[in-house]
Amino acid sequence: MNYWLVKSEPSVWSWDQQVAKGAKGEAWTGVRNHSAKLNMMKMKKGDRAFYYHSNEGKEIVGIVEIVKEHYPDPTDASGKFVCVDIAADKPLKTPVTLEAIKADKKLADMELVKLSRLSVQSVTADQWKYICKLGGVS
DNA sequence: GCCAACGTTGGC
DNA sequence: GCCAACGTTGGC
Repeated sequence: MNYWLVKSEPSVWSWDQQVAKGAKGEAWTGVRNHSAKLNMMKMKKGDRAFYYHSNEGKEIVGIVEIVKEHYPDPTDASGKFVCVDIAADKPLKTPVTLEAIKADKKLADMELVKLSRLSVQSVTADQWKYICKLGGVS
């Protein structure tokens, strides 16, 4: 099992909208960055990802599950990029803010801090467990 | 194939 | 709204 983090601006696609899609999930399209693409291509069905709200909130609000592995992004006319389907799993009881992540020595070297512009990132198992603990989920 | 210019992202 | 970081584009 690998762990990931995906980012979205709530004004474009929010956690609430993701939850409304239920267990079937929704295509995570519109990624136009090759590092993010490479990460998506490594995702396996059943992998989990944190759902991060950028700009507004700046916090990890929930956990999603990869329900369909990468396939060509239907919104990309060039055919170069891919998307995956993700479904909301559960919200964090306590959102974990960027501020808290930066302030915590255990999390200060996360890609979220170092590569703030990358929209699909990998998360280590240690980071995953620790953030789950902070967020009040098991 | 280098690199300057430009556009975008996202924290502040 | 500003600006740093960084990816992309295009002239040479």
